[in-house]
This record gives sequence, C-alpha cells and structure tokens, in this order.
Amino acid sequence: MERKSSATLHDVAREANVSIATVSHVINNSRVVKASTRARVEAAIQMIGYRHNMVARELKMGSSGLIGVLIVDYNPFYTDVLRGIEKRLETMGYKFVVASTGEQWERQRELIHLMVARRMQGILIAPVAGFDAEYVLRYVPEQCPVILFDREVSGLPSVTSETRDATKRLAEHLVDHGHRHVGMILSTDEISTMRDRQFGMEEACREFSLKLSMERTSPDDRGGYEATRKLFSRFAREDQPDVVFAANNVMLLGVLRYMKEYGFSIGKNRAVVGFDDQIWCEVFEPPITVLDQNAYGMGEAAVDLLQAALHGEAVTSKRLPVRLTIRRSCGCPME
Amino acid sequence: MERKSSATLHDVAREANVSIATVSHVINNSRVVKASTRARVEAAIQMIGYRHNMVARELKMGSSGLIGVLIVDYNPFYTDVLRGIEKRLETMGYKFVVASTGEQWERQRELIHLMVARRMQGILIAPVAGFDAEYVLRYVPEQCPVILFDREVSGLPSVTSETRDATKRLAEHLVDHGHRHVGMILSTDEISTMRDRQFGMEEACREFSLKLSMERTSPDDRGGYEATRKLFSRFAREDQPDVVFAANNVMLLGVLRYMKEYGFSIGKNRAVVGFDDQIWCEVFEPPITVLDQNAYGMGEAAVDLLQAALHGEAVTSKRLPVRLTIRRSCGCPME
DNA sequence: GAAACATAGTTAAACGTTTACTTTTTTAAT
DNA sequence: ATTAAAAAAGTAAACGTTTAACTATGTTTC
Repeated sequence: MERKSSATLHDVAREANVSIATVSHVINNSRVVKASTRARVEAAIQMIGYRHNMVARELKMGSSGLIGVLIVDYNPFYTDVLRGIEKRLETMGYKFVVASTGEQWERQRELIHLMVARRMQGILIAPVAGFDAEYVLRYVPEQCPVILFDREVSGLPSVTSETRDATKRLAEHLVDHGHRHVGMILSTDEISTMRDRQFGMEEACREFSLKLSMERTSPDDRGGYEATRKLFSRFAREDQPDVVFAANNVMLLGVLRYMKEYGFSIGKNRAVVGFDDQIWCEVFEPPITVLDQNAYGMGEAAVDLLQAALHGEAVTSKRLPVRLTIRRSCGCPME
Repeated sequence: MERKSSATLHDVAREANVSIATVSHVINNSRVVKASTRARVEAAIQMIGYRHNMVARELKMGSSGLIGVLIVDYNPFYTDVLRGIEKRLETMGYKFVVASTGEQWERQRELIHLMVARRMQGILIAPVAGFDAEYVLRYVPEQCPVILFDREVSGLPSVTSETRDATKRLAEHLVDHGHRHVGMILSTDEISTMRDRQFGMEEACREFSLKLSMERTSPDDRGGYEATRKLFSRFAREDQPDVVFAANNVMLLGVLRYMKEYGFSIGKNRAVVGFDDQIWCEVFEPPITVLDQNAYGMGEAAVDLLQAALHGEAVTSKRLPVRLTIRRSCGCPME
C-alpha cells in the first residue's frame, strides 16, 4: 500500500494489465473506456498508491493551468483583494497560488521569473514601488497575460481605484464641518496610489480653498505616529491641521495613537480620516470616517480582465469607484 | 526579440553553436565552462528570449523545490504566520506558494492533491475543522513531509500554542480584579485551538472558583455580537458575566460592538479579553488585554520542523508559549 | 459474406530538461 | 615533436505524461 517512490502510469498499466494510454484516458476521462477496464484501472491505482504527476502533464501540455498572484504584503487590503480573486477564479475553475514581494524589486523579479518558469497561465500583480513595465513586457511571454491591480504603471493593463471623485466629496464634507487645514500623511510617491491620493487631495483643497500640509513617511503605524508628530510640530497650536488624513489604514492607527497620547479629542478637537475600511474602524470610538476602496471587487475585476486577455480579447484598464463612508471621526455629531 | 512560443535549450544551443548540455550547464552553473563560451550562450539567451522551463526541470529532477502552504483564511493571524514562514524559508533559499482552504474539507483535499501532484518538497498546513490525518497519511508520499500549524490533529506533527498556562495566569489576574463570572465565546469544537481554549479556561475557572458560561457561535464579528447578546440575556442583570473572553480576534470586535451599543463601560462595568494581538488592540480605548500567540514564531517553528523532516530527522510536535498582554480592558486602572 | 463502421485498446513519438559517459581540445612536461 | 593530464564540450538516455496514428475485435448493413 505505502509506496517508496511514487508509482507511474506505467506501474498502474502493468498492474491493471492494460496499456499506459488507457490508464491516462481513465484518469483524464478523455476517451470512453469499458466499465470493466476502468474498474480494473481504478483498482490498480488504489492498489499501488499512484499519484498523478502534474508536472509531467504540464510539460507535455505546455501550461500549468494555474494563475499566479503577487501581492506586496499580506495586509488586510490585499487579503480582501485575494478573496475576490479566489471567488472569481473558483467559478472559472482555475486554481491559483499567491506569493508576496515585500515591496522589494528583486523579490518581485524572482517571483515573476518563478511564475513564468513554472508556466503559469496568467499573472496578477500588485507591483512594487518604482516598478517599470519594461521588464514584464520583455520577459513575460504573450501567452501569459499580466494584469496589474491596486497600483497602475503605464504600459500594462490594471484595475485601480478612482480616488479623485471620492476625495473631492470628502473635502467638501470637511469644509462643511468648518475645517480649514488638512494634514495629509503619505508614503512614497513611487506608488501610483499615493500619487493619486495626493493629487486628488491637492486638487480638492484648491477647489474648496483648504490649506493642505503633506508629510511623507514609512507606510506603517510607527510612520503614521511620527508623521503626525512632525506635522503638528511644524505649526503653532492654532495653525495646526484640524483634520489629518492618513493615506492608508495602518498609518491611520499611528495617527490615532498619537492623538490619544497627546490628548486630542477626535471628532471634536481634531478630525481624522482614513483610507480603506476595516471592521475595527466601525467599533472604534468615535467610528472612523474612511475612503473605502472596493478591495473585493478589485480582485474580481482583475480576474475579469485576465479572463478577457486569456480569450485573446483586448483589455483596457479599469478604475473602480471609491466610497466615502462617513462616520464620526470627521466631526459629524453623534446622533 | 519577441518570441511567439517560448524557445528551448535546443534553440539556444543552435544559436550559440554549442551543445544543449553546455547551455544547461551555464544556466545552472553546474560545470565550468570557458568564459567565452559562457558569454556566447548568455548572448544567445538574450537574443532569442529564452526562458527556463522549470516544469521540464522539475520533471527531470523529481521535485519542484517549492514549499506549499495551506491556510484556512487570509486573516491577520495566519498572515502573521505567513510572514514567519516567509522569513525562515528565505534564509533556507526556498520559495513557497500559498493557498487558502476557506475552512472547507473539499477545498483542502483539492489543494493537498494539487501540492503533491505538483511535487512540492513539503507542505505546511493549518488544517480545516474536523480534519483527519488519515487522508494525508494515505495520500501524501513520505518524501513530501507535512507539518501542521495552529491546529493539531493526532497522527501528524504540528506546532501549536500552549494555551493552558497563559489562560491560568489570565484567570488569576481576573480574580485579582474581583471578577466572579466569565463568559466565554467560542466557535466550533471541531478545531483543536477552540478545544484548548475551552478546556484551559474550564480548568482555570475550577482552580480559581470562577463561574464560567460558554457560548458557541460563528467565528466572525457578527457571531461575537450575537453570542454576547445571548450570553447576557441568559442571566438577570446582576448575575451576568463580568468579563467576556472572546476566543478569537474578530469575534472580539463583535463583543466590543455589543458593549458599545448597550452602553457598557469596558474596563469598569465589564471586562473584555481577546485572543491574538492586533495593532488596533493597543490604540483602542481602553486598550484591550489579550492572550497573544506568537504567530510569527509559529511560522518559523513550522519551517524548522519541516527542515528537520526534510533532513530525515525525527520531528516532534512543538507548543509555543502564549503571552498574557495585560492592558486595561480587563479592569486594570489607567496609570 | 464482404464492406463499412463502431468500439476498445496499443504503440511510440513528443514535451524540455539534466547528467552520466564520452569525446575533443588545450596545456604542460618531456 | 610527442604525450599525459587537465579542461572543455558533446551525446544520448532518461523523467512521466499525452495523444495521433494504428490494430484488433465485434456489429451492422446491403
């Protein structure tokens, strides 16, 4: 029953007293075989503990039938996207594997290499900061379509969020509360999402005559904390931003921590707005107003583009709407 | 430059005017080749856009050199484990791919199948509820070691958390605050972690003469909310639990939401304790006291066991200590 | 009873590598 | 010059599948 090294089609064929072709056909259901023969083959498979060798199959067939997904980090946003991808791919009957680049060019290069060397059917990528399409264009073969998500880079199709519109609505809402000065916390501008969020806010602030102060930092909670400190220390107390907008969810936690430590009262004293919704944003006191990307939908849309590409159709980048979820950290009164 | 279908070693060999063996050797650095020849080969590779075909290599070599990781969901706990796995595997020079089972037996079976059919070098699994070692024992070949993590099942080596000890310390701390009745919120007992947490608390409550009331629910924030409601409605106001202990992090958010909606004052009125630390637990008001598993370390330990298994050494299951992180939701006064 | 046709099964040639075994070329020592 | 040794490169047989092209065996049909 237990086998030392894995048995092959050959062994099964010998055991069942049929040809290796017949065995292959019962395994893949690729031809009618007499019920009695099939039974014999199946018994033999059980008997000697045969396990299908996909890698041989893939070599013969020329593709793995797998989709590769590269995210930059296992953070809640990307894992939501993953869930969308998973769902959509499942209905298409594809399996997929995930790997994370850790925002490192070199790792991303290695992983793309791994994906094409393993003959993935397609690749979904959230590109690292400073990524340049050229490598993909040159290295990844045409049969293996590449779809970007979250971040766009010119030359490759992507699905991203339409930030401008929601940012404008947010700015409008903020002036309605009487806020005059927004402090914005961003990470590197080598990432398209950060540029979008920055430019969107700049535009909106111009339109509504809000003062805007930027602070760039590392995209973690420590960064959010430090950036808030710096932002506030740049001004006299009365000129400090009355709202701080964190361009991602984990920096948001840093600003919240700062506010708490320094005794600011969120929603009264100061307003705080975040990007991407998490469950805790709702139960926080006060609940946090956020610009909420449709992460799940982004995953689905990326798969849809991929599918189109696999069918040889032309694919065009897509931008998903962003929802402004108003809660109370922006200054809205408790009901 | 652009190639229709991928070129092969053969094409490179022809282009560079060497044998296919030589090309293979320059690619793998598996034999000394004269500098000039190597240069010629490398030029040819660039020229015709050759891409190494790993699946052919794997077939020949008999293994993919990849590690497969199966998690049940992309939640913060598992993604922390993933980071530990990633780190450790990286230093070992392995690459790995992740897939999620969504707590479904059938998906897990398919994915294990995929991993062994793809000739993974080893598999790390967080098994789904009700998982039974027999399938793995029967189906996965010996050359492909399987290490479980987070949840244990008899018959397979695993790395899990030692809950009892920390639970006991927690109980002790709770009686020190004068609490008398703990309400515990669990999900299904088909998962070993839930059983551990339950038995640990039962034991501790016996030891410290605390009253214990259990409520079982779905492992999401809605479940946490509902379970708290049920738990509280089972008793007259004065007999209600004075501390509720959520056996995982996302149910915790549900109990927090309930507490908030019904005007309980956490840390005074009622105590709340959670399982697994998240960044938001610290910035929450009051900061949440938690039993904190070493997720990252769990990933590392799983890889260590795997490595031992790959080296043919005997592996024995490991339990990692759990830290009791006392903050203020348990009733500790603000400093 | 031969021609035509299903049906069930077999044979053998790929797929693109790796590598043990050979062969050729170069170098160094006489 | 010759040759032994060392260095560099080449040959060809796997690895475990899939599948086109056959073969063998009934079963119809005229």
